[in-house]
Amino acid sequence: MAAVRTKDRVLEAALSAFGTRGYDGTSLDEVAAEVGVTKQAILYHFPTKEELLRASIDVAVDELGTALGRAAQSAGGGFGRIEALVRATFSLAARRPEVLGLVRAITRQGGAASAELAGRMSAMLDEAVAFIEAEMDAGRFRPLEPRMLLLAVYSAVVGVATEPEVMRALGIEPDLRSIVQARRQTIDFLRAALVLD
Amino acid sequence: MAAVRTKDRVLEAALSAFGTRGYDGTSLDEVAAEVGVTKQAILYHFPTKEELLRASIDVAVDELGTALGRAAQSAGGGFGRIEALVRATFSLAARRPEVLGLVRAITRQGGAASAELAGRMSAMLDEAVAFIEAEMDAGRFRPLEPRMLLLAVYSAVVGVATEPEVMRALGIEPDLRSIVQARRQTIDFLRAALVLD
DNA sequence: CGCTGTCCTTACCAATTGGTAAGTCGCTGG
DNA sequence: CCAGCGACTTACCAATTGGTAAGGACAGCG
Repeated sequence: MAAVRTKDRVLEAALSAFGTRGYDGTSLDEVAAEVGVTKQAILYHFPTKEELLRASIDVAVDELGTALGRAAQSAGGGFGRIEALVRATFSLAARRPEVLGLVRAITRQGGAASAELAGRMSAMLDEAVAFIEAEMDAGRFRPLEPRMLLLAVYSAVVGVATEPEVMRALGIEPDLRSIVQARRQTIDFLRAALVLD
Repeated sequence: MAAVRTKDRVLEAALSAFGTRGYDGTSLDEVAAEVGVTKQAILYHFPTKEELLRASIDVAVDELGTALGRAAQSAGGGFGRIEALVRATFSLAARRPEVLGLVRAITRQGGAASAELAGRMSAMLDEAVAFIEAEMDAGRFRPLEPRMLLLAVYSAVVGVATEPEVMRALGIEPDLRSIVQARRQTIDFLRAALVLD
C-alpha cells in the first residue's frame, strides 16, 4: 500500500488527461505510464475505460460542487452571491483547469457520460435557478428566463475561464494579470446585465 | 468524375465528423465509409489526417466568416449590429451545427490546429474589436475592455447556441421554440450588459 | 496506338488500442 | 505455517489506427 493509494492516483491522472486531451485522445497506457503502473493495474480498479471516465466525472463534479457550494454559503444574497460564484469558478479554473476542462469536454459530446454528468449536476442547477428566480421576484435582478440566463452565464464564465487559446487569438497572453482582469471584466459584465438599479 | 467531386464530399463529411465527434473520435475509415470510398481515396486528396483537419477548419472558418460578414454588412451600427451577429450565429448553429462544433472542438484543445484557426480568424476579430471600441468611444456601449468583452460575448453566444446537452440538463428540450427563445434571451441579456441609456 | 496524369482500389503493415488470462508477491487471519 | 485475498505484473490478443506501395481504369493528347 503506497502513501497515496494507487486507485486515487489513477483517478487523478485520468481526470487530468480526460480534462485536457479529451476522452478519445487519452489512452489507458498513457495514464498508466503517468502513474507509474501498468495498464492492467488501472483495469483492476476500473473494469473499463468508460468506468474510469464515470469515476473521473464523479470526482470533478464533487470538486466543482464543493467549490461552488462553499462560495454560495459564505456569500450573502443579491449580486454578491453571483460574484462569489464567478470568483470561485475562476479560482478553480486557475487551480485545477482539468476539472472545468473535463466538464466542457463531456458536455460537448453528449452520450452516456453527458447524461451522467447532467444527473449529478441537476440538484446544483435547480438550486441556482431557484436563487435567480427569487432575486428576480424581489426586483433585484432583471427579469429574464432564469434557466436561459443560467446557461448564458455558465457559458460566458466557463468560456472566459477555460479558453486560453481564444485569449491568445485575441492577442491576450493568458498570464496571471490577464486572468485577474478577465475575472473583473466578467463580473462587471454580469453586473451590468443582471442588476436593476 | 462524380456529380460532386469526391474531394468536396470528403471535406464535407470530415467537417461534420470532426465537428460532432472531435478529431480523435473520428477515424479516416469512418469518413471514407460515409462518403462511399476507401480510406486511401481520402489519403490521395489529403496526405495526412492532420491535413484533412486543416482543410476542414478552412471550410468552417470560411463559412463562419461569410455568415457573420453578411450579417455585419446588412446591419447598421450600434447594438443592431450585435443583434444581427447573434442572429447569424444562432442561424448557423441551427443550419450547420458541425461548423460551430468544429470551432469549439478545436479551440478547446490547443495545438497546431488551434493556432491555424486563430490565424484565420484574427482579421475578423480585429474588426470586431475595432467596432466595439468605436461604439464605446461614441458613448453607446458601456466601457469595458473590448477584447475581454468579445471573449465573454463569444463564449455566451456559442455556448448557448451549441450546448444542447446543457439545455437538456436544465430541463429545456432543445426544440425550435426553445432555441428561438434562447436567441431572444441572449440578445436581451447582451443588450442589458452593453447598451448605455 | 502509346504515353502520361488523374483518381481511385486492393493489398499490406507496424503501431496502438481496450481488454483477457494467468500468474506473482506480500500480508493477514486462523 | 499456510490458505486465501488484495493488489498488482507479465504475457497475450483481436481489432482498429494512420499510412505506404503498387497497380488499374480511364481520359486526353501526340
